[in-house]
Amino acid sequence: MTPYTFDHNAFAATLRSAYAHLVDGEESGVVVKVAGRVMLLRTQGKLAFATLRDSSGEIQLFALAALTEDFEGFTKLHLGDWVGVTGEVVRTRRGELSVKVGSWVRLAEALHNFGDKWAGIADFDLRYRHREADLWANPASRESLVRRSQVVRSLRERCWAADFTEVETPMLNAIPTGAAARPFRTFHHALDSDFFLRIAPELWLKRLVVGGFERVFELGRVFRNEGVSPRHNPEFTMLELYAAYWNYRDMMAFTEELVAGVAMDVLGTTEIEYQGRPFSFATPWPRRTMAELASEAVGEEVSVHTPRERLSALLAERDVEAHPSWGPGRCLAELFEVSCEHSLWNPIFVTDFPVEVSPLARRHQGDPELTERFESYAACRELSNGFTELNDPVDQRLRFEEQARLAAAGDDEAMAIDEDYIKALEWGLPPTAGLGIGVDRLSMLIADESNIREVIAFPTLKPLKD
RNA sequence: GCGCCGGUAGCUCAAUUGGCAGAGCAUUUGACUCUUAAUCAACAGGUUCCGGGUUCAAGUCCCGGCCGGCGCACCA
Repeated sequence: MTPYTFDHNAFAATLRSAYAHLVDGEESGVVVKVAGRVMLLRTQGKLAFATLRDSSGEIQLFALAALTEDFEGFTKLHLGDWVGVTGEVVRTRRGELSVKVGSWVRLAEALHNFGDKWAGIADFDLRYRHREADLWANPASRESLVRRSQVVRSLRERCWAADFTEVETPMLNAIPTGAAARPFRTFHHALDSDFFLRIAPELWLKRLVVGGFERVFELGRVFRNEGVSPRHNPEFTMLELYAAYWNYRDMMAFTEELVAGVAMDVLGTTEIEYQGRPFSFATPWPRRTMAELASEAVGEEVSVHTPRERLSALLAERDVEAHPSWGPGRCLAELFEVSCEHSLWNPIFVTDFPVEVSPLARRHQGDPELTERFESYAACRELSNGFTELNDPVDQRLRFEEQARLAAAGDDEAMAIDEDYIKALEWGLPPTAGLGIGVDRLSMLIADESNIREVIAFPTLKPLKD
C-alpha cells in the first residue's frame, strides 16, 4: 500500500541554490524531504545514485547500503516511479549536489516507461495521445505549456490592471454568431433543442456593455468546425475585450501594449527569435490601411472603390477565382490576403477593412464603404482583430440581412440574424471598441513553436477506430 | 476534403537488389563503495499499423483501409 500523503519540504531547484556553496564531499548536516519522479537510476554495488525530478527541476539521490533503509528495494525502483525521500543534503566527492537517502517511500509505481533516456518520445501520435508520458519524457514539451500558462496569466493580469472585469458567457448558443465560421452542432434533451458551440463570445460581451459593464473581457474556448492544421485546432482560446468610449485607434494602442507587455512579462524582452528569425514586439506597431498595402503589393492603386472587374482580374492573375457573390470589398480583402499576408513578419496593424467583410464593425467616418477595423499580423499570421463596434441597430439589421443573402448564396460561414442582439443594440450600446486575440497563436510566438499543438495540452485528435 | 511522406520489440531507430527481423535503452538475473545517458555479463522480448494481392520467397513490390506529420483548401 502506498502512502496517501508525503510531507515534503524542499524542491530540487531551491536546494541547488541554497547549497551551491557546498564543496565536493561536504555534508550540510541538514535533513530535508524531497519528492518526485525517478528519472535515472545508477546502482554500483553498495551505492546507488538516482536522478529525481520534481516540478522545479532535478536533484540526485545518493543511497548507501550502510545507511539507507531498504537499500535493496531502492535499487529495484523503476524509472518513472514516484518516491518521497528523507535525507541529508550533501555534495558527493564527484561534485553532484545530492540528498543522501536515509528513509524513502515509493509514492506511486510506473507500470509503463519509455526506456530511451536520451531520445525521449518522438512519435507525434504517442506524444499527443499520451501527453502525460510526453511531459515526463520531453522537458521541451513541458516548457512550451509553461510558456502558454505564463501568457494566459500575463494577459489576465494586464486586463485586470486596466480595470476590465472578467466575465463568462454561454458556450451553448441557439445561434452561432460573432464570427464567420462553421459551428459544431449539439443537442439538449430536456430543452428538446439544437444548440451550437460558440464560435465567438462577441455578441454576449457587447450585451454586457449595453448592461453597463463598461470594460469587460473573457478569456475562453471557442469552437470552429473547420480544417485542422499546424496553425488551427478545432477548439482554441480567445481573449475578447470591450471598452466603452474607445474607438479602434484606442484599441490598437491598448493591443500593442498588451502584447508587448506579455512578451516582457514572460520573456523579459520584446526582441526574440521566432523559428530562427529575429522578431520584435517593440511598439509602436505600424498602422497601414488594407488598400495601401494591397496597392503596393499589386503595383497599382486599388481600393474598395476600384471596379470589381479590375479587382477580380488582379485576383485571377494570382490564381484566385472571385466568387460571383463577392463584391469589391470581399475582392479587395482576398487580394490583400494573397498578396500581402505572407510578408507581414513583425507586428503590424492593417486597418480600414471593407464593410462587406466586417458585418459587426462601425462604418469609417471618412468612407462609408470601409469600417473602423484593424487586424494585427505577426509572423505572417493574423494575431488579433478589433474594431469600433457597430452600435446602430438599423445598420446592424442591414448587415445581418446581407449576411443572410450570402448564406442563401451558399456561404456556409455567413452569420445568422440575431434578433436578440439587435434588440440589445436598441437598448443602446455606447460608443465601444472591441478586440479579439488568438491566445494559442500568441503562445506559439512566445514559446517559439511552429505547431499549435505544442501549446495545447491535449490537442484535438481523430479517435482511433478499434 | 485533396496531395506528398511516415508507421518495425515497452521507447529510439537499423534491415543492401525482394532472400533466416536486428541494435541501444527499458524490463528480468548477476557483478561492482562516488555514479552522471554509469559500466560489465546473461536471459527474455515481434500479428514489421490492419486487410487483401503478386512471388519459390514480402518489413521491402501492388491495391484498399486506419492513424500521424507536412503542404493545399477552409480558417484564427
